[in-house]
Amino acid sequence: MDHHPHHHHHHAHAATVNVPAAPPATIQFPLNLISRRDSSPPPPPQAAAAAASERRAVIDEMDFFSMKSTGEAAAKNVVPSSDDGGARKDLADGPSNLALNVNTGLNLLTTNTSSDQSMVDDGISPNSEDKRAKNEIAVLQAEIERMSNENQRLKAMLSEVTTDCKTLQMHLMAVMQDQKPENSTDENRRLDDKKESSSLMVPRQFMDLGLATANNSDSPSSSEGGTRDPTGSPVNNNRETAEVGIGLDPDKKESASGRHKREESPDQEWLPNKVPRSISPPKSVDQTEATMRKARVSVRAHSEATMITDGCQWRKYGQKMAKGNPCPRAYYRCTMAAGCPVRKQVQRCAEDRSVLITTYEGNHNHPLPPAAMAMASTTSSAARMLLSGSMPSGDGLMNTNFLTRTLLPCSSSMATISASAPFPTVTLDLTQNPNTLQSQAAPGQFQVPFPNPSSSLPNPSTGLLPQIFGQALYNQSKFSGLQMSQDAKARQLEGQPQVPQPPGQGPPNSIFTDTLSAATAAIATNPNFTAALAAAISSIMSSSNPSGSSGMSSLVPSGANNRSNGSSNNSSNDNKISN
DNA sequence: CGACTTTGACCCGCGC
DNA sequence: GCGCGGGTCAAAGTCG
Repeated sequence: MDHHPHHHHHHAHAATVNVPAAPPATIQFPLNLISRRDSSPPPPPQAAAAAASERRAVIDEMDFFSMKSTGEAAAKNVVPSSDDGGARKDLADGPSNLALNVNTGLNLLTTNTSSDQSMVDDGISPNSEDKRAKNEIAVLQAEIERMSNENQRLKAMLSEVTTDCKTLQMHLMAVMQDQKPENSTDENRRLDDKKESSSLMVPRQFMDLGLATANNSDSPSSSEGGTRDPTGSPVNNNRETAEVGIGLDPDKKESASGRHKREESPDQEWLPNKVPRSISPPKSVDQTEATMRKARVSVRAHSEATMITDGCQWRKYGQKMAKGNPCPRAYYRCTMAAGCPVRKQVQRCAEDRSVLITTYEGNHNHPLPPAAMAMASTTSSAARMLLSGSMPSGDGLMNTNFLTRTLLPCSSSMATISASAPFPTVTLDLTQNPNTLQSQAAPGQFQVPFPNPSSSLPNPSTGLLPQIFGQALYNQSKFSGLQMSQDAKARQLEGQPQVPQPPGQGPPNSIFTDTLSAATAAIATNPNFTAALAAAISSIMSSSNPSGSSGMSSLVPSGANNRSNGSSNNSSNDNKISN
């Protein structure tokens, strides 16, 4: 495969990208969040408390989206310079923004309360008036401070409520999971999936590719291209499903130059892992896409079936005996759309054959049934996440942590992120107790244990995980839509789904899912945002969930030297990925 | 008959 | 240059 060449690019890329992109977003985002919240229309004290539970979700979303919209260029791009610039602006300007916002509030207050404003404008007011104005300002400042404090308190309250809701959601999920006949046969599952996909196909789910293109960014100037609307994708828009995918096409063109002619249709082609050794005018896209495809998400789960149910249709195209594993590795590709580049590998764990390891790679270029969104979006999000960090450097690790911290609290599972492997890989381990895993941690990998209510479930991967992520990713589609439509944004803010709510999914307004969706969307679009969000989430969790925070804090930086031990680790990481 | 699986051949990058 | 290993292809076989 071509990974290696891309690897090189990657490293080079990373070197240029990461250095500037490394601001400690984690720490700074909360500030931003706070500032924005503070700046948001100060709720009347009484009403605020009453509406607290109702507002928290909205606030979260508003914050996220406002952030997104303000740093739109940055959010949609991973372009080193632009993204970095945008992020920096956002992060560094937090305090200044605060001031700005505060001033805004001041103005509003002043204008509302008196005509002082005009006097200020005049600048010719008598001394007494000047004095009065100063006093007024002082008073107002005091007022602002007071409101600020109040907002802080409210925020804390909201955090608590949010956490409570999350907990409830988790319980609900677990209950639902228990009630679900999840041990159906493969055939049944397939049928289910089919039914689901046909009846519940989501109108628009371009998440991956659109973002993939957005992610591209070799040249700072490419920001424009990167930010282009998924809908307005420059290339062919003939098919709904194809319009996003095309972003990837250029790079796979090797098919023509490849040894065999492929069955490719004119408008759709596979994205062979091999790299086009030539033709690639849009090289940036090329590389990005190629790298995108390399990022992988691996899911470990106990399963008797040959494949876990992820809602997609797959066609097996190969099987190989993998080195170091007596069990063959099967290769599948997504057949839900003609040119869908998504592939997955399925292999049983050598040590524990009851564990099925499914590794996803690539991004769907077609609408997905809700049931399929979980894995698919997780995959792409993780990929984006990893790639956005351009892994090798410290901030790659940082993003990695963010990813883990963002995804895991919701998956109630355990994630291992390996940036040193041939492919940057996120491993979601649904098979074990975090503690156990922790002790098994392979060097060079981050592991983040979380409260793991689902770990005891027979087959979390076929039930809980998709459910949890499903809604989030479903919402993500809404988010994707937001990038194109402002009124969609409005709807999102109101918690109204842009598309019909799929049955079996959580309530659209659920904090949990909204937060998750925002998180996923964040991951999908902007690493810095992701970082910020992750920080926000973690702060929320830690603020009101001691156990969760303890889990978080036990995040094991033992693998902090993630890439440093790359060579020695490679084999183990390989195993981690493909075993 | 179409869709899917099986399976050996093939491609390709890498390390030696 | 050669062998290895991962990944893919596509003809042949299988299934419903």
